[in-house]
Amino acid sequence: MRYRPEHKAETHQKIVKDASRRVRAEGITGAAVSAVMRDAGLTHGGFYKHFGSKDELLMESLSEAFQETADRLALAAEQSKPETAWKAIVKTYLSLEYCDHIEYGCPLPALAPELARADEAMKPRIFEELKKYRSRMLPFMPGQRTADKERAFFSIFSTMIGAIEIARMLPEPAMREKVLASAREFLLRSF
Amino acid sequence: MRYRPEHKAETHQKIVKDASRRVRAEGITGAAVSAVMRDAGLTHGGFYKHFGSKDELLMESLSEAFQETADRLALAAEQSKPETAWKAIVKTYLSLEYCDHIEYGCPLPALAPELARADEAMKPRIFEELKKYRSRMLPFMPGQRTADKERAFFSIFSTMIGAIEIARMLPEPAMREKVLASAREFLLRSF
DNA sequence: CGTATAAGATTATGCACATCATCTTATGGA
DNA sequence: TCCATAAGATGATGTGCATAATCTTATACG
Repeated sequence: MRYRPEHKAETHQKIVKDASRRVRAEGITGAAVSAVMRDAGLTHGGFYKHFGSKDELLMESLSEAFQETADRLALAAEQSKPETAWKAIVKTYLSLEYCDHIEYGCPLPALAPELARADEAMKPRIFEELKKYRSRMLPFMPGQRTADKERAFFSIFSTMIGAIEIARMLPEPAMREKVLASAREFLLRSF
Repeated sequence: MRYRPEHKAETHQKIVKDASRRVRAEGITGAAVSAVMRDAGLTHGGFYKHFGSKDELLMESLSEAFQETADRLALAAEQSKPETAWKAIVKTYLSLEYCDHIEYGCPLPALAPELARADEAMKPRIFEELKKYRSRMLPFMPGQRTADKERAFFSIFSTMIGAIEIARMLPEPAMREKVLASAREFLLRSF
C-alpha cells in the first residue's frame, strides 16, 4: 500500500463524476475513454485499473447522475409543504437554468434514446437505476395510493423529459423558456 | 445520360428512406455510411456521388422521417371529427405498436438529445424541420387561437415524446403499455 | 533514507469509420 | 453492334476509438 488507502477510491470517484458530466453533455458515444480520463487529469492508460470496461464506467456514471438529480429534486421537494412538493420538483426540473446545464441535469432527457438502444446486457442494469430513481421521487408525487403516485410519476416525468428535450433543440433562450413555461403551466394545472 | 434519367433520383431516395429507418433505429452515430449503403443494396464507395457529406444525408433522412410521421398522424387526425383530431393523434402516437417500431416512428423520441447536441451548422436546419413538423400538426391541436394551439402542441408532444422514451427503456411490453396508457389517459383528460 | 509496490503514463494493436481517388461496368443512343 | 458516360465498386488513407501490455514514478513504510 504505497499511496494512501483512500487515494484510489478518490481518483475512481473523480473519474466517475467527470464522466457523468461528460456523458450527459456529449452522449454515450461522445464520452470517449481518453476524454473522460483527460477530464480527470489523467491519461487513458490507467483506465482499466479502475474499470473493467467502458460499460462499467457508463453504469457508474449513470448511477451518479441519477443520484445527483434525485438529491437535487428531493431537496427542492422537502423545502415545500408535502402537498406542493411535486410542484417544487416541476419548477426546478423545468427551469431554464436546469435546461441549459445539461451536464448537471437529469440523465433521462440527455440519454434516454441512447439508453433504450443499449446492449442487451446493460438493459436490466439501466432498468434498475430507473426504478431507484422512481422510488426516490414517488413520495413527492401527487395522489393518494401508490398506484396513483406511480401514474403521476410517469405522466409528470414524461412531460418534463419531452419538454426539456424540445427546448434544448431551440436556438433562443426565449423560445426555450416558452416551451418550458407551457409544460410547467400544463402540469401545474393538471393534478 | 446512360441510365434512365430517374434512375439516380430513385437510388437517392432509396438511400434516404433506408437511412431514415436506420438513423431512427440506431441513432446518428449508429448509422454508418457503409451500413446505410449496404441497406440500399450498394457499397460505400458510391455514397459521395449522392451526398456531399454524411450530414447532408442526415438532414435528408430527418426530413423524410418527419414527413412520414406527420403524414401518418395527419391521416389519423383527418379520419376523426375536427374536435377530436388531436385525440386521434395521441392514440396513434402512444400506441404500443408505434412505440415498438422505432424505425418507423417519430424522429423526436428517437433522436432529440442527439439533435440537441448537433453541430452548430446543423442546428438551424434541424430547427427548420421542427417548425415544419409543428406547422403540420398545429391545425389538429386543441384550442381556439394559434397561441393556444402552439402551447397545446408543445405540451402534448412533450408528454408523448417523454412517454415513448421511458417506455422504450422498459423490458416488458406490459410495462411499456402501462406507461403509454398513463400518458394517454393523462393527455385525454387534460384538454 | 531507501525500497517495494501500486497508480498512472507510454506505447502498441486492431477495428470501425468518413472521405476520396480510381477502376469497372451497365446501358441509351449512334 | 459498339461506344461514351455516368453509376456504382474497389481499394486506400487517415483518424479516433477501446483495449491491453509494459514501463515509470510517487510514496507509505521498514
